[in-house]
Amino acid sequence: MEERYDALKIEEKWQETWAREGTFEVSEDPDKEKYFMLEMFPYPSGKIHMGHVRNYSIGDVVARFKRMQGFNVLHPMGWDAFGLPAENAAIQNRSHPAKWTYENMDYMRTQLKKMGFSYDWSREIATCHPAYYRWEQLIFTRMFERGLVYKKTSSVNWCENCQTVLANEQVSAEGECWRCDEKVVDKSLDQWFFKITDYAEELLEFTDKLPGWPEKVLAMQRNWIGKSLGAEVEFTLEGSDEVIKVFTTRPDTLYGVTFMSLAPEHPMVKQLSSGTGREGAVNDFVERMKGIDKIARADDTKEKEGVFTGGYVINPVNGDRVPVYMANFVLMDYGTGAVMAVPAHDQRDFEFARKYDIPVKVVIQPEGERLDAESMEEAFTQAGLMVNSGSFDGMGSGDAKGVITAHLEEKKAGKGTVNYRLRDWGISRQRYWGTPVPIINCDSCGAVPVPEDQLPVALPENIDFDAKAISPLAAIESFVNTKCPECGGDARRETDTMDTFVESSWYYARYASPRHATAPVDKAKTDYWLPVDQYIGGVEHAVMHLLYSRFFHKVLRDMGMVSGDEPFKNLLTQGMVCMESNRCPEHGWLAPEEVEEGRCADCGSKVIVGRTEKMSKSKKNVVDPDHLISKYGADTARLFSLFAAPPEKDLEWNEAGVEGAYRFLGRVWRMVFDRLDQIGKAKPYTTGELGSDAKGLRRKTHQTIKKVTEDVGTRFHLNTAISAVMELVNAICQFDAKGEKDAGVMREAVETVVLLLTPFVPHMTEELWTLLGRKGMVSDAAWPGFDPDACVEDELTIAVQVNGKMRGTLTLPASSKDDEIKEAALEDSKVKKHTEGFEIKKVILVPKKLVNIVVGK
RNA sequence: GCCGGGGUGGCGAAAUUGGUAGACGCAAGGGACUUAAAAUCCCUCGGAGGUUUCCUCCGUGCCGGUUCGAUUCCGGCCCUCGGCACCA
Repeated sequence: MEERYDALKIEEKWQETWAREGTFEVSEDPDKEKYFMLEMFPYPSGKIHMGHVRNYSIGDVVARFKRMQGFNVLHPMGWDAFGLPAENAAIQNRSHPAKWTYENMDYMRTQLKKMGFSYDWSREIATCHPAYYRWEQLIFTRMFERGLVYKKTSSVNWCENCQTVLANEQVSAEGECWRCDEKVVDKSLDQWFFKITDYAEELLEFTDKLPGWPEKVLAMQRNWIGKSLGAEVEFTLEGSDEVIKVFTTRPDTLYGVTFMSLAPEHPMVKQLSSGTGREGAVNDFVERMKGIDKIARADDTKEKEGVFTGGYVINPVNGDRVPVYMANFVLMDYGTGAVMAVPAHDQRDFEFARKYDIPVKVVIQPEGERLDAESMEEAFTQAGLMVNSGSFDGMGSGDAKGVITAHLEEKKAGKGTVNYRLRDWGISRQRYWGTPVPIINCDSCGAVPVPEDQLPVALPENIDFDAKAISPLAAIESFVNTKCPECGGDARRETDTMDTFVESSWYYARYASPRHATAPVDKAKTDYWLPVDQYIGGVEHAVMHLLYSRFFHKVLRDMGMVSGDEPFKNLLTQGMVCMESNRCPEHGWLAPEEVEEGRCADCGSKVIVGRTEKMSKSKKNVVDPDHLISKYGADTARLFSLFAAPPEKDLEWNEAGVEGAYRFLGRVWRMVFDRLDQIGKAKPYTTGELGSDAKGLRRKTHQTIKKVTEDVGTRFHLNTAISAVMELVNAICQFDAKGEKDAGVMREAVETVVLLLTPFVPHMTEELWTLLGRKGMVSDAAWPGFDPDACVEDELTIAVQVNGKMRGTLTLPASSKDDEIKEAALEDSKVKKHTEGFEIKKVILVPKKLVNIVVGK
């Protein structure tokens, strides 16, 4: 009896069975070790893409593997459902963002179910649901009470014509509004910020305590936090008590300061120039800098330029009169917006000084060399010996950093400080489709958080995107007008919504108790399930999402809602799914099906083949998972995306490779079918009664269990785990069972293949498991163990080298003693050819592996 | 400029602690089966050379070092991908 492998029929059947039986639904079980497997939840953009297929296939292998190993596995799924695309689609279709979002979620849920992922769908969450965001609003108000939320004036993109705030994505490269092409301008607005900088030090410190994270991601986060040690130094204004503070990492160069540079936005600029006759030039410069938009100013390796303000400050260590300039390269939002300039020892200051004829003063001399301020051509930025620095002369510049800082502290003219690049997190969005900021603005009480019993602040459903208002919510009077919770007087609701990164910063914790109705999380349940044991997602989230989540976890910890310091114990960042792109000179980018034999299917022009890069709709180098599933089935899609490359590397899409995966599944299917008769006759055996072939197959079976267990469980080498199973399948196909004992060995081998493949291709293995006459589901079966004795080879293959060069191999009984192996190697005819006429100086033996004979004259 | 990856056959890759480089798969070529095709099965497959059941030399980006032995460790360089950056 031969039956064809009908993937679609099998997959539908088992997906229904798993859903009916609630196979992957879990609850807390104190007797079982828990394992929380989480993949980054998707944005409901419309359809799943190959990146999702890959990400979720990797996660599903781990989840199913751990489940079979007996862990209580929490493997949830949900939707990062707020965001701008829904709003854009609604504007375009004259529809509602909720409609678009919920329809997309429905479609994508169906797609994910067709992939057979082992999710506990009873825990599904959607962040746009009031039952989710009400708790986010509660967390916001608690953060507000703790001083972790504040309001600050900050600029946004503003369209004068539409009278609305635009997201960066809604501003064209030319700086125009996406809807009306009006030139976009900066507008200052009061916006909400989370004080992530309060946690900068802890976030940095813990990058050294996350051994389960890739070094790459930790480095990016350290970089982002950007800690630098230095000193804050106060320079007093000449003829005034006022001071300008600067931040420097080089207090050792303080005696070499010959000017100061301020950011054009610095608040002291006006005061410095007034009455100096420089007001006009200063004003021109400030106005000109305002005109250059932020992107252009930061972008180019632009010429350093500046202008003298006319004012002077006094150097606190030596009383020098220091002229103050404005410079285009000084940033208002890093340090203090003011820089002490030491041209002799900073390249940028050096160029500036030469350009504007400002003196250069050497205060650090390299050892064995003499710098001359007049003739030097670039700044000397390394360590050396202090000169021209008063009592510090002769000291090493490294030591001087601390000593001068202490000296400043004594004189009350400065102190040692730490500076971070990390900025507070601006969360205000002047958009509709997001979590409303739960604040009521009252003229007499100020900003008042919405009391817990009035949450959620629900998004109003009637919305008019054409209304001219600072944000869509601001146009809805019934939403805006309310009473102050404190004084009961008339008040106005905050109309900003939160950045969607806020929702994704705590969703992992909500999965532990997704329907909890009295708090964001049920502490007992989060204590059981958290932290996430394995988190998987794209490396594009290395900084923002993963840093914000770490911040939130620490905040929730400090509020007593969760235990532990970090949310994600192990992190895997999977690579992108890439494909070649094709471009027709006439028709632009072509999808794979629009190309026929290197030519455009439409016009016959020769296509230009682009380099392989991330699949993207704009370049049409995409494969639709729906087509793949309907052509080959989900198991093939899963297998290929797991086999073609290791998880953390980019995967190059290759249709022939998909065919190969499909062929392998067909081969496994036939392997089982063709052997059902023989397997039915299998009898138990003892190892002693097996022939060498049977013993060999049994050995291969156990070696494969060992390899796959290690590859999946400890190394995430899913591609080599699959290739190990392929080897076992090849071995089974070559094995000729003679009699019932051999059939017993074969049965064990075949069942092992089915068990080991279950995390990868679960539908097919369920079907085969049933065919093999096993009761119950293979998804519920125990992961096979291996017998270490069965893995041991009877014969050793010893590599033989002469002077480190391979000269052949020896096959010897496993029981051979080291001396016997050495002797056999020396006797070997190929070896003799290379040792004759030489003196044998040394024989090196690596037990069970290799003999190296060292010879010389 | 700083930080972090990576560089191995025609291609995707493997080599877990310094010990037989190229497992597994794709592509390609040859063969079997078939009226034929598809499917399937079998064989070959890093390069060069030779006295061709086998042997020799070369080969993991480049140059050097350590070692009996280096894809693996060390030093220097090249290329490439990613992140950060007028960061004071």
